[in-house]
Amino acid sequence: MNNLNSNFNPKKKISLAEQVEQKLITYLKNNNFNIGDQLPKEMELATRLGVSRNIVREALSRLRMLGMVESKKRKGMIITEPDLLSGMTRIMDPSLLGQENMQDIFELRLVLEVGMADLLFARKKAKDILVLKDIAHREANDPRCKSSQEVRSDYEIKFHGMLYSMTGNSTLARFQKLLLPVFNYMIEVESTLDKAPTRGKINHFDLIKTLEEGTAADFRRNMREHLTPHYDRI
Amino acid sequence: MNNLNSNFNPKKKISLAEQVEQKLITYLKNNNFNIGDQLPKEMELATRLGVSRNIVREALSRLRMLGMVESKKRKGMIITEPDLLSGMTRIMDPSLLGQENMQDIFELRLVLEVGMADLLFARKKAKDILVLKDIAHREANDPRCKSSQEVRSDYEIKFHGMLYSMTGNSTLARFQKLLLPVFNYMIEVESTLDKAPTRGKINHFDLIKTLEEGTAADFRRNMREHLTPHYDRI
DNA sequence: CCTTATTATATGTACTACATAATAATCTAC
DNA sequence: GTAGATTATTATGTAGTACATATAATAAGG
Repeated sequence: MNNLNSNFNPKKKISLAEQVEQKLITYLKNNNFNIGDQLPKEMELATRLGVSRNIVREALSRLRMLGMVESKKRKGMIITEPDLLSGMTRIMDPSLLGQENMQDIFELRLVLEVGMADLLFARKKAKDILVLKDIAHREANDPRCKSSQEVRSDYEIKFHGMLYSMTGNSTLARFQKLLLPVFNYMIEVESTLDKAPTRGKINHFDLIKTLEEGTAADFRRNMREHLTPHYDRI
Repeated sequence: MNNLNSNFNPKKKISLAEQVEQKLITYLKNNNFNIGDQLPKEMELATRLGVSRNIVREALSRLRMLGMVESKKRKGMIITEPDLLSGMTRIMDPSLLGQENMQDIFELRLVLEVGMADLLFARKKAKDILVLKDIAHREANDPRCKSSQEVRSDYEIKFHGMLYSMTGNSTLARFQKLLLPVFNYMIEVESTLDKAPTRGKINHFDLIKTLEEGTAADFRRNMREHLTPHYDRI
């Protein structure tokens, strides 16, 4: 025959469970269901797809992990809104990721903090700024900051985490919580190499002042300056 | 007794498969393995965890989906580096996500594009800029841009996608590819509401010029200006 | 009519059996 | 004795059955 129908067939020997997973997702995408809609029973899916219930359950287990479906005994399964970060939540750990991914994450955090200025200015509240001030003051008066990198990191997390939650974008805020462990891990590795703590010219008080009196563009510039020690790593 | 040991026990009735999944992930995290290390056989895991092989396989199926393990017949399973975006890849679709998540994604894209200036300037190559110019010129000379929102979107995707890949951050580039369908969906919905295409004052040629002759700070400002029509939506 | 058993149903878990692929061991041919 | 073919072994992949468990629906009882 010599017909080339199998044009470089990559044929990753995709497992049945994975095929069924894809089919189910496609099924959900193409029939634009609503949240709460009922899904067919496991056995019905199995027979309709021509596979065993085991396979269907493996696929459904994946969908459950992504938050796409929920299942209750006797009631069956319903469609739910997937969780954007459910996958990342599980794997975001320095001991699981390689150097390249960690570097990407490191950079991603820098990108986010500089880029989120407009969200911040659109949604900042007076009481949020009070919280920021409280954090910055406690940091400034905490003598342990002189000696402990960990204490410094802790305030850093609190301060920047507050900024994220001030954006009003809950995905962004959760995202940051995920990125931080990796980010801090890299900072620690870094701090064991060169001993210089290398603070930027702009500190937390300057950032707060910019939030109060400046513009989004000012904030971007100052945040960029604040992060300069980290930017040296890219 | 009245002991409060069950302090608000949320007891989400977590399934065995999910428990095993968590145990396996913890196992992987705490024993800092290397990529390629062998994992115990399914049956061994099953007996050691006191569950059936089915359950172990459900959990492993999840790990496979996250890219944490790979399995080959007869050889068993090895540890692999997880894919940061494997979860998102499956669910990033307007028909699966709710309004709030979509808005978060919409904003996230704006944050990224404004924030990535420094990466761009650190890694831009002359030939990349040529590609950008080519895209911009083709866009400018394409008469279909006058009439079709889809054609305009297409050039927009090409141009901005090129920017992402110029950052040298492959996670960021992949991320953008995921965000775009949702982003464009929201643009389309928007364009059916108010007919004004509302172009920003800064166009693609301006951005290219900034890349060539300006600074990262200039680029941030101009990109922000370029995206102004979208920023009105936040 | 309301409350309480009973029953039916769909998911959750366990177990067995066999298919499949890939390695290891064995055997045959020269 | 070694190359190459054949067979055995092993761990994952798939199928199927059985039963446990929770819960919605129904029936029984007052």
